[in-house]
Amino acid sequence: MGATTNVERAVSVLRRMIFSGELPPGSDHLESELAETLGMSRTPVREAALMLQAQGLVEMRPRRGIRISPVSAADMAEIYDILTELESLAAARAAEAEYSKADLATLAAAITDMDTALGADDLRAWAEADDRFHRELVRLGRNARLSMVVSVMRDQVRRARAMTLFMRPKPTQSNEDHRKVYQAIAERDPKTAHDVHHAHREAARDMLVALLDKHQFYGF
Amino acid sequence: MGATTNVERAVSVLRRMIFSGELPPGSDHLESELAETLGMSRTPVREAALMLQAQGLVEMRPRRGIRISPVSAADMAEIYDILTELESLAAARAAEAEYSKADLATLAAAITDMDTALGADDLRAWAEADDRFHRELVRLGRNARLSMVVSVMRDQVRRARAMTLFMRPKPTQSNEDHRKVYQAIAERDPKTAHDVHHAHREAARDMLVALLDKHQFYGF
DNA sequence: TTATGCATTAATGTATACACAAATGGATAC
DNA sequence: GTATCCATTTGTGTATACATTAATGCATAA
Repeated sequence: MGATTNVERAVSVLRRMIFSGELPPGSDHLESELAETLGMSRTPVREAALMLQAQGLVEMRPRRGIRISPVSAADMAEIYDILTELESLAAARAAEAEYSKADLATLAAAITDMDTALGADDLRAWAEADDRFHRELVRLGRNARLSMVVSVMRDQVRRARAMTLFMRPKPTQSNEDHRKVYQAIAERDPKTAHDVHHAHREAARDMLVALLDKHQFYGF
Repeated sequence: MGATTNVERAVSVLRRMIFSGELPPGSDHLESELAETLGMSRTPVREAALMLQAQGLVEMRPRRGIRISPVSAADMAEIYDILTELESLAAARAAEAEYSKADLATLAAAITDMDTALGADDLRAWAEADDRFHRELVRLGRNARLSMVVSVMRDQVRRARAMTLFMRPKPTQSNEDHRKVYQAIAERDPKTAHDVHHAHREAARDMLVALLDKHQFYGF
């Protein structure tokens, strides 16, 4: 397989370990420890950590090691606020872009898959399709920087969702919203696309923040 | 001056060189060249470059050196779209936060300074105060991540503005908008704060993009 | 017991060395 | 003249070594 460097490998392995919880939020790790774990020297580990730091996944603090960023309810509120604005903008832009039905196939598929998953009570599959929907929505907005910012924020959300997914009410309203957004984009109605998605995200934020607050998930 | 590391120095010197144009957009620079220029080894230069890359100021391409990111009109459109949404959100949040007149002193001062600068025909002073206004506005919105994203985007705008500042119409409408935003925040009217600022930024975007397009400033 | 200072420990920041791979240029074949 | 191949050059990716400096713990004094 391809010419993948140690830095790339470090980034992807560390990401996996962070998302899986193997490196728990709030925990500290020396560069040399991680280097040994990953089977490489400190140099690529440092560079990887620098990248992950830029994405808010870790914090490098001199002499105290690399800390896996905690995710508090307050953090989630910040993040959802940003996601709400940027995704809604993407939805509006997508509606302006005059996409054909074919262009929107991926988006439609994601919605169908969410329905199916919901019917089968498969929350993991639902979450995966939900991710897919939002990723595609942003892509259709055609703003590379926006996509990047959103993807960084979504990474953080994913960490919190790992825990809350099974505690929250079934996301049935959610799918109705997705459908409306899809329709607005297909009908080239930017304002509706924007407003529906905006409300959708605000509701999601309130639900998640309440959940995190209630269960005091500080740091995890 | 204290315990500043070489990496920090590299970041700040490179930033200065990028903003001043000493390292022109689109130019390539080997790690070893920059290391020599900065009087340090490649290691801290690499780490600095990695950070600047995360902020979109440079791109590291194996064997082709560190490229100073070009700034095209299309890039500016993307960036302004993001700024428009996020700053408007910050304005709304600031209006919700119930700040006292004292809390808003910095914001008010920035507006006054812009007026003064405009009267004296000092566009550099105007740009500085304008920056200050927007930075303070975002700070009042109390969203650390949003502040960070906005500041990264504003860095890019600053690069483009260096060239366009003296070509564009005098920003008189601009100040009127700022005053309205200030008032809306003081009067705790989130919707007005949001909408006025939103319109303000959209107008700025259209003006800037048109200018860049007209003068074909691709890469600078 | 609590606080202060000092010696020790240990993690980081940085320099350096080197292997590998990609780009370059020149020579050869067509 | 153009294309192909090979040797050379050169930049990067990574390992390693080491000095610096912050944290730690212990001893001593109040």
